[in-house]
Amino acid sequence: MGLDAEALAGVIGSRVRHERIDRGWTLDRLAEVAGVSRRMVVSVEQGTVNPSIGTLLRLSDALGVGLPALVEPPHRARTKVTRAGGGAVLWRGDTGGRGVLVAGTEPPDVLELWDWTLAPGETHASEAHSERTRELLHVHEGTLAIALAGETFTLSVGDALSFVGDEAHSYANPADVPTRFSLAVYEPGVGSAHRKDGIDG
Amino acid sequence: MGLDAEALAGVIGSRVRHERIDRGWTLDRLAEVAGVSRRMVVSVEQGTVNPSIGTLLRLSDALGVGLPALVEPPHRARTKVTRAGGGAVLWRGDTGGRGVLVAGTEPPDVLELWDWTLAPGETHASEAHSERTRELLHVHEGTLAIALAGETFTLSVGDALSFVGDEAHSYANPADVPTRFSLAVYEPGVGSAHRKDGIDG
DNA sequence: CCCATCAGTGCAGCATACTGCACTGATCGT
DNA sequence: ACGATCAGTGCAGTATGCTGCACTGATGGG
Repeated sequence: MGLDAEALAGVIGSRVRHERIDRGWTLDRLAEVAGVSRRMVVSVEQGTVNPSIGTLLRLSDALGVGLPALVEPPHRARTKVTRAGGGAVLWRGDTGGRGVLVAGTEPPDVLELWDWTLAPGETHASEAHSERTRELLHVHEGTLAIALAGETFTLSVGDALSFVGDEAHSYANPADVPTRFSLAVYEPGVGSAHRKDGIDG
Repeated sequence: MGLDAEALAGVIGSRVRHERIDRGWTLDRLAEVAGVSRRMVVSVEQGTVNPSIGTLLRLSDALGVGLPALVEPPHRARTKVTRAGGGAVLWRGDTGGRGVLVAGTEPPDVLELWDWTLAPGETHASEAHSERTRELLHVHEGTLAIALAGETFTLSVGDALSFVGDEAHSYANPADVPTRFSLAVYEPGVGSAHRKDGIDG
């Protein structure tokens, strides 16, 4: 199923080490507080042993971190590569424009990176999101006209815009050459359950 | 800190055993699937050993349950005793009646047990709750008149009533002796966040 | 009854978690 | 240079996790 004991030992080790360093503790200090030999602390941190739960419990107590957090499997896909063309095309214009989601995090806190292309004359309308939604965009090619809250902003290559996504807005290409821009969207708290992680990085 | 290794071993053991029994597995079967000796399975289930994470990992894999779930500390306050007089008096009548919350669970699924006393002639009105709310009551002393949805039910000692709490209702004591009854209220899904952890602090 | 299956115990032996100590080496501040 | 403090290694001894086996006892079916 998950991972083998050897890999798990490594993960646990890095977490113990991380927590210890965070507190500015020496090996001796952690060993003393936890009531484990210093030699054992080193071995655990290096993942070269298969510690008993008793030992891990003492270490997790000393570090003030829950034992489950120590033994939790590493989060899947902390880094994920989307190759060119591998993004999800979630919008298509009539004349060739596309909105491609090239990268995104999992709920509940969703951060998305889009790659947008608008053919001349194309327009894409977006409805309002939550009031905490933030959107950042950066124009790479062409000209982009953004209608937002009764105003229209016209951006050229290199221009960027930051706005709150809680109002309906639209992107348009008013020129006669294709427009391309990157769009980053941050929408916190979507999804049902919040996974209380707290695992290393 | 949470609990000592000995107690934890016991908790882990009962969980392993529970999962195994749930699946209708014999000791031999779990031992075989997990790749640990049958002797070890018995020892772990009895909490008489301090298993290594390697062993626990194999068991949790075989059972299809996450290792963190196995080592998670028991949820706090699964049972809570409210001594006599220790309940919260959340309603007081003008002539001595009282509504006392003697026990209740935490959100989101709230189950409450009330101890109500109504002096002669007293009335308590309750507004409507959610449509999924259920109320059960049991009369211990006196007479209770419940007005609900246009009807009035009169209950005597020993009588009980079950109803849905999504309409305004009122309790009254129509007699000249005190009335006492127990009231159980179940209201699912109140409260904002569901605390998934039960880590003690 | 006999036989099979299961949970559970006791024990001997092996593998290894864990300890304690001595040691190396790097990095400080004086 | 010097001592102090730190991380990390190697090793021998001890404690114990873990295995395998033999055994008891309970249950259920033919």
